[in-house]
Amino acid sequence: MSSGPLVRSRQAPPWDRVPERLRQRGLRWTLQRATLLAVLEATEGHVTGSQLVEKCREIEPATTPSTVYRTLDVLESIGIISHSHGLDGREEFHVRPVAVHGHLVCTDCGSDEELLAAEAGPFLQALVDAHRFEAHVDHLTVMGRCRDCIDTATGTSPSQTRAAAEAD
Amino acid sequence: MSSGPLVRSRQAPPWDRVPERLRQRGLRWTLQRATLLAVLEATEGHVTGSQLVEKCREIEPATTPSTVYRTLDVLESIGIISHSHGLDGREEFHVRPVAVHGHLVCTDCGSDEELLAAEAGPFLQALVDAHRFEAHVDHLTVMGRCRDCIDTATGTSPSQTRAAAEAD
DNA sequence: CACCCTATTGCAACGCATTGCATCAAGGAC
DNA sequence: GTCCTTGATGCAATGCGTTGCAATAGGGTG
Repeated sequence: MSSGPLVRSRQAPPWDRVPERLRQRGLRWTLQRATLLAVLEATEGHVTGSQLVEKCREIEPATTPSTVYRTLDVLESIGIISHSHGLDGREEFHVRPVAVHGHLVCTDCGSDEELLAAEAGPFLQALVDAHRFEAHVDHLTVMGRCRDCIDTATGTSPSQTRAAAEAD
Repeated sequence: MSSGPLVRSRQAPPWDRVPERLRQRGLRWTLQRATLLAVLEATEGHVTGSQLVEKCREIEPATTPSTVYRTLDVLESIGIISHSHGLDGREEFHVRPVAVHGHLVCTDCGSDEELLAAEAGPFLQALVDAHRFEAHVDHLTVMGRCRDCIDTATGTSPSQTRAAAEAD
């Protein structure tokens, strides 16, 4: 689809050197972390914490939720993964972020479209100018209504046209 | 503070006619709802569900969490309140939305600055153009780092410069 | 190779929010 | 005022995620 020189310049976080990267920071490489990393490597796109716990349990039944959640935090802190929040506010982890991106989540159908950092560029710059606020693009989730639901809603159900209620 | 002809044109949701507005839709006016509404009327800014439950209990100890959460959904559906998600993804309810706004939440200190709809206008229009995605501004939360934390971090602690990790 | 420091784990308890279900009551009809 | 329909409530159970704490083990050091 897109063809511009986008943000994907620096690619490939070294998935294979994770143990070293952890040790470099005084952190440790354990069986539980290897398990989670194996699961992550086999994962595409977005996953919730509980989904990861479940997947880990498939290959290592002794997996404990707290360990998984804590390890996710660690992996995020060293840049292996990132997360944003889904429709219900629950954390969704992004694996293999090919390009830094945000999300367009539809409040009607729950669909999730990616928003490339470049598209948000001017807006983010405006935030810096007006508020001196540096946004984390990969944590950006915009709620709204996707094209399909717009089309469907046209002439069908009024659906939730949030906050547009006055009519009295 | 601000002085432009912003979005505040249509103000004042009829707080006093809530019972009627509910009945108009076949919904009911109950003691519990009156309690919650009283709490909301005394509330400024943002609150979480649990905070509201607690406040309700202060004036009506018999208050049940499930009732409060369900009532919040109802009030949101008729446009009395709206919600977005805080730093931890938890719902935060907005009372008396003077102007439609989003949020700039600092991942370092948790501060929450308001983002006026007008500021996001061009960006939201771009989303419509490029994705045909209609965003709900009042549900928009941008995570990032606020001015204070930027200043503090300069020369202090590296803090979490998310995703900027490469260095090897 | 033994030792030590401390990061990590597992468990249990907790907090917030949601949901199913039987019961209750708002409020319109007569 | 009484009856009836159906929305609302309360309770108990469930799910996700977090946290405190004691025990374990990674892995660098001598």
